[in-house]
Amino acid sequence: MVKPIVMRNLHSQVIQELGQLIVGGELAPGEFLPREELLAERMHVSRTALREAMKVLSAKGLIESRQKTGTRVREKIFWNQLDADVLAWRCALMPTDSFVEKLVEMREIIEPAACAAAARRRSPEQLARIDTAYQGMSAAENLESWALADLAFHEAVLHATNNELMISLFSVIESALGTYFVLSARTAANFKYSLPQHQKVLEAIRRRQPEVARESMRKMVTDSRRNFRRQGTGKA
Amino acid sequence: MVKPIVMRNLHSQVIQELGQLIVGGELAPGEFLPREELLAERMHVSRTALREAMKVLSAKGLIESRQKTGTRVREKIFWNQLDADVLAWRCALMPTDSFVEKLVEMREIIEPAACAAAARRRSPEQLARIDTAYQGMSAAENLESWALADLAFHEAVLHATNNELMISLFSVIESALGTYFVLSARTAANFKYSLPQHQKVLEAIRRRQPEVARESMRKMVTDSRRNFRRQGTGKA
DNA sequence: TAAAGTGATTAGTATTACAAATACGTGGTT
DNA sequence: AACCACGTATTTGTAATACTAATCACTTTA
Repeated sequence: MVKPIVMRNLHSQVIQELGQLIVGGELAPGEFLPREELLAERMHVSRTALREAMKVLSAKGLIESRQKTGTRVREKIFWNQLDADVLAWRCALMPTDSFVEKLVEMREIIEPAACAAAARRRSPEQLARIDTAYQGMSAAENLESWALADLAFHEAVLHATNNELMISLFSVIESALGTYFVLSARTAANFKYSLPQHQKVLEAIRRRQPEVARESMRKMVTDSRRNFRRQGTGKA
Repeated sequence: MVKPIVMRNLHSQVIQELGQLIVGGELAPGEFLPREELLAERMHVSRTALREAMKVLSAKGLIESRQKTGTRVREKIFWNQLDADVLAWRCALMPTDSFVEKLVEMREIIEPAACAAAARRRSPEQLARIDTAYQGMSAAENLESWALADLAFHEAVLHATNNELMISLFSVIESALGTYFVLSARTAANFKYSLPQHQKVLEAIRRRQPEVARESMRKMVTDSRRNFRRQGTGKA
């Protein structure tokens, strides 16, 4: 979906490859990777490039290396689940119903609260940015441009909270919306379905009405939950 | 405070050093780092080790490298604010009032919601783990052991949500509680002040009463907000 | 004036060699 | 036979070096 990730250099390719193998489950937790020299050869990169990639995966909590023992995949508990890459890999490789459910639950918690905070503290510029995004949604003539404007809207709301911790949670919202665009039943036909709901949110933030903003956003997310195709992937 | 971070290897030391310099503000956003060869020499490590560290910092969104141009510190907007290291560095180096405020705001959003979810879905084992932590708090005879049990309690609650995204937010809670133990007015004298509040939360989760659990936790966090020493650091 | 080329600088990649940690087996001791 | 000490092999950690690729800034040229 939204994947403008450019492969600038070699080790980021290696990061992607190994990361997807792990998050996708082909390399299960507890399992050992081949030793660096061998793995490097198999992936047609130098040990240097491979190691730079492994350090990053290690920082994401996916793997753990020790001398003599080797490198093994860590238990899921230790994974940096909020990391943008990890989220993207999970959504791309295993958008199971239960995971989608968890993403929606996060939205239901974060977004209404963020909305209320935005209604209290937004600056005129931040409001303008939300408004611009809304205009973009209103003017959208296809799913592609709608999706972009929709993401921009929710990101702008988070920014209006003036809390950078909140803003960093956008990766979660992004993943949730991304899978929604893929799995939702409404996408094809009337993708502008939720425009009025967004307007209510915008107006509440404009008028500085925290509780109205919270409730509007709550309804929107709850509503979107219902619109997931029930067939899903069939997987648990 | 809670910093059992072992310096196993060289590049993790380099990560710490550079990370602290950046998050602490000594290396401002936009500023360039010395070129790799030079920086490596200054830090008394090989370029190899330095680069492995830089890739990790790059993954945390702190820096950005480009050929010919060099490596520069990125704007704070791009920082991975939810990363455990970044949070730890911020708390240790710049626990300004405004940042503490943001941490508390996150707690107020996350923890009551997590509590409600835990009350709905906790397994007997998960409940037992919360109970154990509570017993630890009850039995604590000094601030040190209290702090440990307190952290365990809140972590156990997050685990009981059965939502790994929620669990990953523990790094935020941990940072908030950590700075609380340092800055709170109550720490020295009666550090067990909040024990009854924790009991209410525990009982609500035991009895599977989501709304009671949510409200109890909400009160607890709101209450803790009041107990921060008002002098703080004086900084904005 | 603008376009094309050229050189210098810096990160990216590869290769090699060695250091350090440690699991495992070996051999000796009780 | 059980156990302890010790050496060795294996794997990651670190260093040094050489070269590649991108790109900025300057110069030359149309």
